[in-house]
Amino acid sequence: MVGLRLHDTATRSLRSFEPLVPGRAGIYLCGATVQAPPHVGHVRSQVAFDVLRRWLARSGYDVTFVRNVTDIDDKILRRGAEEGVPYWAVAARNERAFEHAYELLGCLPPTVTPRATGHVTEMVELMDRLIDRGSAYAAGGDVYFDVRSYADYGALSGQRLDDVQPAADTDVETCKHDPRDFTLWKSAKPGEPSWPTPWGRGRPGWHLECSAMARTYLGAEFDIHCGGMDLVFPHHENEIAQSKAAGDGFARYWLHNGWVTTAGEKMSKSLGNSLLVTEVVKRVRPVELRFYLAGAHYRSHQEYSEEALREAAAAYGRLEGFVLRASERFGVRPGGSYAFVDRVPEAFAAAMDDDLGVPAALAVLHDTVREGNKLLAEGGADDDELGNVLGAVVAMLDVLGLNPLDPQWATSGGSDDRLVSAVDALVALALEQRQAARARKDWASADAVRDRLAAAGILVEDTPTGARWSLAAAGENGS
RNA sequence: GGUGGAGUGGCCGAGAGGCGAGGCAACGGCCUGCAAAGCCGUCUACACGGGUUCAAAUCCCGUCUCCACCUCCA
Repeated sequence: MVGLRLHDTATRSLRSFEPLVPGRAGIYLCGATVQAPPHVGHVRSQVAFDVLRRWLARSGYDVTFVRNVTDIDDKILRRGAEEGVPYWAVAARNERAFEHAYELLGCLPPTVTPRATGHVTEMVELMDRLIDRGSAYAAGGDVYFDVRSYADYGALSGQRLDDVQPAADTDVETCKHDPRDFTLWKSAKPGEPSWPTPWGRGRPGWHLECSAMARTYLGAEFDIHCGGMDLVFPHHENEIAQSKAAGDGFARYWLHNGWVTTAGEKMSKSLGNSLLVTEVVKRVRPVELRFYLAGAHYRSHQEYSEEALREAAAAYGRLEGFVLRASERFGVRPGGSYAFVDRVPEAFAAAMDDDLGVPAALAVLHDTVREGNKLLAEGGADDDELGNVLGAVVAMLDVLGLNPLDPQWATSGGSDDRLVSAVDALVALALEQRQAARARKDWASADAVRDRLAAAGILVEDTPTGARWSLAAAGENGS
């Protein structure tokens, strides 16, 4: 067994995952800067690394998963000022929107969700250490990181310091020793929130919070740091500089997901709201959006379109259909408990171990489903055999966070045990009438029953073991 | 200017020197009273031009196109 290999941005190569502490994995995922509600691109990152987390857990690791919230930055302050509300009201509102989107898409809750403003003490400590070591300096109430003091600056992103363009509009009044030095701490401006420090009142710069929070919850050195590709430079580069210059080992593996593009361009926060998660899930079910996002390899760019989304929904329907039909054979309902042997096939594991090769893993999943569908079509299929196939399919879907039997998805359909049994009894009545009509070859009456049920949003399908019903997909019946 | 990435069949989307990924759509067949679902089959693609090789989507050289990032205030 080769074990998990991950593409490490720092070395641009696949590396075997060897945890700092055997059997445990510490992950820091850059969460949102809560300036606005989340769009599809924001949640891709979360879904991708939720799959990483689930795969590590499935592989036997005890995972500590830290996802931060950066709840103060210039945009948040500006937005608060524009709206005439405190910045924290803007941050809290958007944080809730992000949380809601993550939950909607079935991302497991993090072990902890630290906020930047709650970790000023840790940031001050970090700056203290950096100043002691000569890697940072206070000037004019700001605190800056001296990029020249850290020899490996630029290693993550492959930049050579001499090639880095200083900001074209670097403030002429800046107190930076070098225009490429970055700001750890900003001096207080009138009307802005501030915290006391040995260098005067102020507020955090962008990068400092992640270094401080990662250390607080995962230690000076930890396993995996992940986030979007656009964070490689400067955000993660600066985090490394801060933490390593302060003497911390910091992250051992760096994982970055590709972005979602629309019309070939990165989905940005300034686009219209049709791509907000809350809007997209009106067009497809949340689980279908998750399938779409999780389906591409996490490092690839993904070109978003409504057509691609609908295709993903159709593909998921195929997988889901098998799981539902097969589990009915065992009397298992979505959200209910089940006891299939849930082991993933070796080919699936091999694909996932190869830098989370979800596309190859999905091919295995589809092949297994085809096998299962054949068993179902035979009608009298051996239950053990079907149970094994179903168990494998459910296990694979579970790794991807897409198990239709998971209460996560069952409840999002609005199903309720008592309601389901009541409808089931009513539909059974209608189906008996239909069956009677079919028996006397009264096709008009039989079809009328099916049509009326369809009008009510209930789809009837005949199978080798009798008719079954299911709710039509949202939108299919104007429901 | 620097750094990184991408261009694959009608569409999405893997792969990375030979053994046709997978899905969606379409078409044909099987099944069905008719459907639906499912199963079987068909559709053989890798931006362009050279080169290396018995063999190139994959390696090399060149070209084109596109994207991302290059320091708070964006």
